[in-house]
Amino acid sequence: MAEIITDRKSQITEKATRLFRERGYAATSMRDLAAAIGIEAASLYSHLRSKEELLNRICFGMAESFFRARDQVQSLQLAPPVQLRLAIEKHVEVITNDVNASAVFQHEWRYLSEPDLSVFKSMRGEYEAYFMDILSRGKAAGHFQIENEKLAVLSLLSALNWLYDWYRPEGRLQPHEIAAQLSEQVLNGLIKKS
Amino acid sequence: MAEIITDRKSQITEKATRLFRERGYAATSMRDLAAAIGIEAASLYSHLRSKEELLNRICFGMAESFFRARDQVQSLQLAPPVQLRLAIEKHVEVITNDVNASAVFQHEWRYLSEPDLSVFKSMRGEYEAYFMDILSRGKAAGHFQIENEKLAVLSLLSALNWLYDWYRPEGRLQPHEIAAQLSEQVLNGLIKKS
DNA sequence: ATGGCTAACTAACAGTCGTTAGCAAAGATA
DNA sequence: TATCTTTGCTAACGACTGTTAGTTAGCCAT
Repeated sequence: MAEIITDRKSQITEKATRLFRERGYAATSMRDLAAAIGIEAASLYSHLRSKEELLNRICFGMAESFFRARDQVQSLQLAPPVQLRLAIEKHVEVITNDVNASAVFQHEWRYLSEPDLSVFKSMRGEYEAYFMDILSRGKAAGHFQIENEKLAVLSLLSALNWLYDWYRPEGRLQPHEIAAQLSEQVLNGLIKKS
Repeated sequence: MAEIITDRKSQITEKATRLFRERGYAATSMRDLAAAIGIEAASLYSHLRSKEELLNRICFGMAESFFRARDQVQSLQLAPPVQLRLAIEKHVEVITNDVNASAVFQHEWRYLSEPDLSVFKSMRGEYEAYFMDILSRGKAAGHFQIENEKLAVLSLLSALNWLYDWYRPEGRLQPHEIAAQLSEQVLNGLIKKS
């Protein structure tokens, strides 16, 4: 089993992602991280400026992935129901593509400090607005029944975002199939029509 | 505005709940907590045995609330669709009743140490099984269309569990109304029928 | 061979962590 | 009045925190 050796910086980021996910950012020490790699804590600083730089890279890296997914979806000019299906599919793809980074993205962003924290929050808001826009246009066009759109968007995204905790790449279900069931559930609900 | 003075132990637990929610368990020090109350860190130990005891009380307190809600629902012997509506309503009620404790319950339980950690996880599994049972019976009776029940349960619960982050007691929507919209969304989906 | 770059090391800094020991004041009980 | 309990205090323990300084060994281009 040949180990794939990439550069140290990538190796550090990957191990940090795993540890931040497993123990949380605040509870992971630089010495923990160094030990997981097999070097001394001080040696990490040949490759990075601070612990927070790692968190930064992970959180904003995921944010960019989500934005890339959004841009792909928006470039296609689809009707709201089918656009929502695609948006869900792409969102699920991003999460399942790196479950550790997704977990850190979801839970540890609050340990960012200003000004990054504010930047992160506003990117998050922008991404929610993208889903909100799909729902609003769908409602206006008579496709969707939604009372409170904010509530709908946030519960919809939450129904997708736990996936990092459950998905296993070696598991039976492929991201595409997961996305299909979740879309079906979100769009048509649990109740069977007659 | 008269302050309601309860015993110190309750006051400490409440402040700890707020701080653990805002900063995370690992990033909240006993000195932070003591300062928020207006005493010295060492003085806390006249009222509790350890920091983890606080986390314990918060997490298992919430777990008991969820179980009480479940027991109320299960005592009523309802058909799956209406039982699910009630289960959602009660679940939302528990969350909105203490959003800080709910946040801690969702995010900080992993800092429990054994054997409590295992106990907590199994209680969580039991609660998921309660929802799973409703979906399974509903599917078997022909009320629900569900492909993968585990997927359905976890996304359903996730669609409810973010509420602690959004709900404001002083806000416009009452827990009951929130539960109603979420139930509608879960059961009938976003797509408008004909 | 020589100089410079890279990535590692050891040692240490100044601060924080949860927690304990020992003590003091106040209020309740006898 | 005397004693016990409660609840706070100061001081301190040993361990751990992120990070820096200074150094060294190996590699590459000259």
